[in-house]
Amino acid sequence: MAEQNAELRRAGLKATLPRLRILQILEDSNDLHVSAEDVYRTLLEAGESIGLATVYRVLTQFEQAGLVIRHNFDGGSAVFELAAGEHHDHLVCVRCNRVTEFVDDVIEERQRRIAAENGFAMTDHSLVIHGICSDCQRDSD
Amino acid sequence: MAEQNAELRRAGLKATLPRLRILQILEDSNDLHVSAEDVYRTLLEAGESIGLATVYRVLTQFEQAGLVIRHNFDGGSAVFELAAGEHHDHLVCVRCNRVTEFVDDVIEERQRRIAAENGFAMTDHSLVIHGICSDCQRDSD
DNA sequence: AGTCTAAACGAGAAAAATTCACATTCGCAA
DNA sequence: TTGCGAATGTGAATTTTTCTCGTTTAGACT
Repeated sequence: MAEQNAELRRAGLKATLPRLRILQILEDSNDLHVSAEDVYRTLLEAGESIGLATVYRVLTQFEQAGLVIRHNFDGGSAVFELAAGEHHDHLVCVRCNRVTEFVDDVIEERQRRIAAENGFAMTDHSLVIHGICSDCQRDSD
Repeated sequence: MAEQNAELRRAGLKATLPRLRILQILEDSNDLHVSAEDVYRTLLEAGESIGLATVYRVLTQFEQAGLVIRHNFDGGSAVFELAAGEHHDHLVCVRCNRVTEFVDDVIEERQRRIAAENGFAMTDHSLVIHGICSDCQRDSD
């Protein structure tokens, strides 16, 4: 509520109704990864009449403000998650698309070193491990 | 030429003209990462009249046959590269989109371990480090 | 509280990337 | 060389995302 209002202001964004609603949805979807369509559908179901274009606009603004992270896991639609908490990477199940998060300091360190060795000023990185999750392995017996 | 013919046959694909041409283009673009549009444009410039849909179809078949790898670096269009040679990961410049490849055995090993710890049967992984390459850093002075 | 203005919004059109449907053509084995 | 099923080309359709532009709104200043 009031905190979200402040959170937006801190990010340099006017606290408009669409932005507050979308931020709320992202918080409610904590550690799920939602697409613009998902957010839009949730808004519709809640009876809000917020345009899809606004959802895209707001998600992009949130990304630029560092509030959310955008992923392109499979080349389909982009998915978003709150940037809260520390950086992490992802395991994605190729069967059910379930996403699991992990952190590995050794990999983080190697990445920094590799970027440096290649003269890159690293701004970001994304590591996605694709595989079949334990549930789906069991199902396919 | 004849080798490509055999290469397709080995992959279980009929050696049709479009497939031969596209395979050739991929070989010519060695260690560049080309999009379907790039391939299509190259074909047009060479005077071949091959449909864009065919390019997409063929690239997808090549991917399924393990001949090429598809990447979704930035959420824009997908890019493809020949699967020849060993696995590697990528550094992508966020300014000029130049792609540099690297291999790091420590990271590879950690990934295998992480997948195992999470009960995932790893099928694949992709690590992309985004940053500003040395050329672009120099340019922005 | 009332007013103003730039910023933000909604709707629908447009763009970009990719896939689909189907009539035609081609590779290749007999 | 002929025939059949697989592959292709065209153009339309889908999907995802962005753009345009007339209207509305948040927040600063009365």
